[in-house]
Amino acid sequence: MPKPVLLLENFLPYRLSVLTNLVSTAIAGAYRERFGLSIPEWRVLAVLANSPDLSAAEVAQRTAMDKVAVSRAVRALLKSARLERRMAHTDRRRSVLRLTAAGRLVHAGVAPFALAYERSLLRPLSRAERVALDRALDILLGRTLQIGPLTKR
Amino acid sequence: MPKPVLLLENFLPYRLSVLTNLVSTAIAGAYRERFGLSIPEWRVLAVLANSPDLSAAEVAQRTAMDKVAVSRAVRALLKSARLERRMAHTDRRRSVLRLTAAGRLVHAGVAPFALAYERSLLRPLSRAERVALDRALDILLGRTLQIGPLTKR
DNA sequence: CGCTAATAGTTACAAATGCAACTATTATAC
DNA sequence: GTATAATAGTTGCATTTGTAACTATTAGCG
Repeated sequence: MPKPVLLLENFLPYRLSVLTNLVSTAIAGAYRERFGLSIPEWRVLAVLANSPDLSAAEVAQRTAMDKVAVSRAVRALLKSARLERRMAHTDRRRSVLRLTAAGRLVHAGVAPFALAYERSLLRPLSRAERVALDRALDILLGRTLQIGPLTKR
Repeated sequence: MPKPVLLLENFLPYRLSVLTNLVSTAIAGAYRERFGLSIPEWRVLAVLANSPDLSAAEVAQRTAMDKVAVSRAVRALLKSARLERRMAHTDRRRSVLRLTAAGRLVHAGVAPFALAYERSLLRPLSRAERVALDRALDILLGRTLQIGPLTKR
């Protein structure tokens, strides 16, 4: 039984981090340069494109962002007139967010681009490999939520 | 032929980002709390434990960090006396980094912990699924390097 | 040699991120 | 109904991170 040795390049958290950084910086540069969008803004836009009239808290839940990040992204999107905000008449704390025509236009521009990047990324993987990857990511996602923060234990 | 629709929760870059964030914050909390180490410091430590006497630039290459991040991590590790630095006599620009006894001790403490976390993370995956994941990550890593930054194109 | 370019590493500053405290509003309990 | 607690969202501040400029040293080339 081989004693497990820690080599950084084989360490899953490290590999995930490197891959994610590469992917994120590539995408972030393209979004910013071509559409003037940060990644948090893009996430908010993407969710509201499919599900209009969410509150900020609901957006946070669906994007895995915290409420502060959503608040800042929303402010930026309001400023650039890609988003409009009303207040819920039944509960004046809760906001109701919705894309403007300009926002839908930007989304219509970004979405194909994002999908093309994803396709390009996945090109060297076979169909079976993609399915396996998807499945592994699903499981790992669930597992991290199950394990939770390691602090305070 | 179905028109491809963009759903954030199926979008690979998004899923990678969420997973990596969860894993990284869990680990970072534990490292900081138990060993007083940041993730960049931990990476430097991990590389130098297996390969002593690297220069900062070589550490940067092997950890996928940029040289500024390495510089800062090295400074912190020097301050906590977990690292010692000499200058190469043949080239007085290049540093020669090596763990101190204290540094090796910390590494000996963190490494099993890191491996245990990884094992715990991977527990719900079968042997075959782990192999498939490894392989997919390898391919994606190579692919991102091939695609490169999307800016300036 | 002596000048220019390249490399190693640090520093300074700006932008992004995270966390805690705060305001405003609504829900709950008595 | 009033007091307390909970919720939605924002703001301020500290930490982290990234980028570019800078110093010091060595290499390349006439």
